[in-house]
Amino acid sequence: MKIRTRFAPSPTGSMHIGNLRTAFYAYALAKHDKGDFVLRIEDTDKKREVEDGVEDIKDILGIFNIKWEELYVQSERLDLYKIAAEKLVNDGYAFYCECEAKNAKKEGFSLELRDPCRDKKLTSGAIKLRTPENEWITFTDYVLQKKVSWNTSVVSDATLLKTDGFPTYHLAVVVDDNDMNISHVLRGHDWMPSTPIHLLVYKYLGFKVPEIGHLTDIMDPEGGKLSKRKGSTSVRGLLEEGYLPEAIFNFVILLGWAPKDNRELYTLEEFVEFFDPKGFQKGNPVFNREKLDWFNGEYIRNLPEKDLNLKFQMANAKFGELEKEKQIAITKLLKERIKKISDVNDIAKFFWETPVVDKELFGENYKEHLESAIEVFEEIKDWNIENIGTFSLELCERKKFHRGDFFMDLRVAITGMKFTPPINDSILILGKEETLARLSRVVKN
RNA sequence: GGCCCCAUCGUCUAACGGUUAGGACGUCGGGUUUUCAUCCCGAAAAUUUCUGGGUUCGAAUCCCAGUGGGGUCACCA
Repeated sequence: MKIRTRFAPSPTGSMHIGNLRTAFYAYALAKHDKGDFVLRIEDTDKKREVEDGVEDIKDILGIFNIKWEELYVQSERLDLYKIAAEKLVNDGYAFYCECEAKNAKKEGFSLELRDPCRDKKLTSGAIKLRTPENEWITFTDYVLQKKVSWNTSVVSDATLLKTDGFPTYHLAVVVDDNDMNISHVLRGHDWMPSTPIHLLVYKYLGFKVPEIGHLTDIMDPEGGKLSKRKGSTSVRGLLEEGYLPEAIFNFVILLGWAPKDNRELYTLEEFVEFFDPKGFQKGNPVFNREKLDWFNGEYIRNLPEKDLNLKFQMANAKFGELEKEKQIAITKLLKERIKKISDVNDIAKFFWETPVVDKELFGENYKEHLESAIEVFEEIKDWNIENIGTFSLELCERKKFHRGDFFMDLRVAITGMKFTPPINDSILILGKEETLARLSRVVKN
């Protein structure tokens, strides 16, 4: 049978890194077997829905090259859920309830599993599941590869259809996954506790239960589930910070999944090719920024200069205003020494901004170094890298300057920083005039 | 608190019941280099696989308990 998976996000805010990972896994699981991957928008909570939420989801999937065969929107399928819910009532597996909706509990936890309207035989209101007493319900988790069981006595009379006519997740997933012929359900671990509800609904509706697997949660280094509070975990945020989609993808698929040979580098296509559900981890992984940085560096260095140049242009307007040749030259210098695209803002700033030079950074003989440099540079007729190099070296030789000290003073005077791209290449790009101007400015102050 | 899941270097992880428990990131040291970075080489790092029992000739691998971590208990998903 053909594998069909789905990614079922809610348009309730910016997409989280964990959600994206679920999409990658579901996509790879299907595509590895030439199956279908479908996108389903779960917009059944109108209160929490955000504007452009759906567009944002599609946009992000597009950035990561994830394509779907079919698209469904739950709010357009309300009849289906209503029919299913009413069927459950008619068959005695669900009941109407007119109680006031419970708010999300602020503190503590509710102990009432059974709803007071259970046996009132009402004919309108919300529809809730008539959970049976003391039955064992079991399924084999596709990710965990083990049986998990519950006694229905600890399962609540969950709401299936809300009074506004919208289904809750519990009803909608079951109806949709069945209707859309989903063969494998991959979802967050937080869904595990409500799985018995779904299992009951499957059973009462007479549907075949698909493979269901619960993925690990990505943890925060500080402890607890990764949250927006602690650092940037939204996909947008990471993208804006200067992480490449390829790096984010590669990093995130390896949090919670690993191949037998521990290979580290994967493109989307390669991940699909080598994907094996046996590689799913059971323990929660920790989000490790250093490793993401490493992946990003790898992908930045592998990027064609033309593409990297474009990324810099998008990241920094000032950079984009530079002459084309200068942009390319700077790109080459930056390529090997940045971790994030946004690093261009700091490390290359001196190219379009005269730096504020802190004299503390200079060595003892900096005045002599810089004054000599001005003299020598003025003599250079053809401002090219060979001349800059030989004239400088010759100067150090002649005046017995310590090379490292001389170049460091030059570096600080030109850039205002101690860690910079190669200084000769930098002043070549800056030009003779600007270089001289910066040097004399420092010497005069 | 009830229920459910999980447990190998700091982190991500590999290891037919039989390995000196392997790799990657990070860290440290060295080489290249006019800084930083890249690149190359090397090392430390798991008090031997959370603890305690058991099964077995033999356990990181199987079983049980404890401890620890995580999730969840809404007309939210």
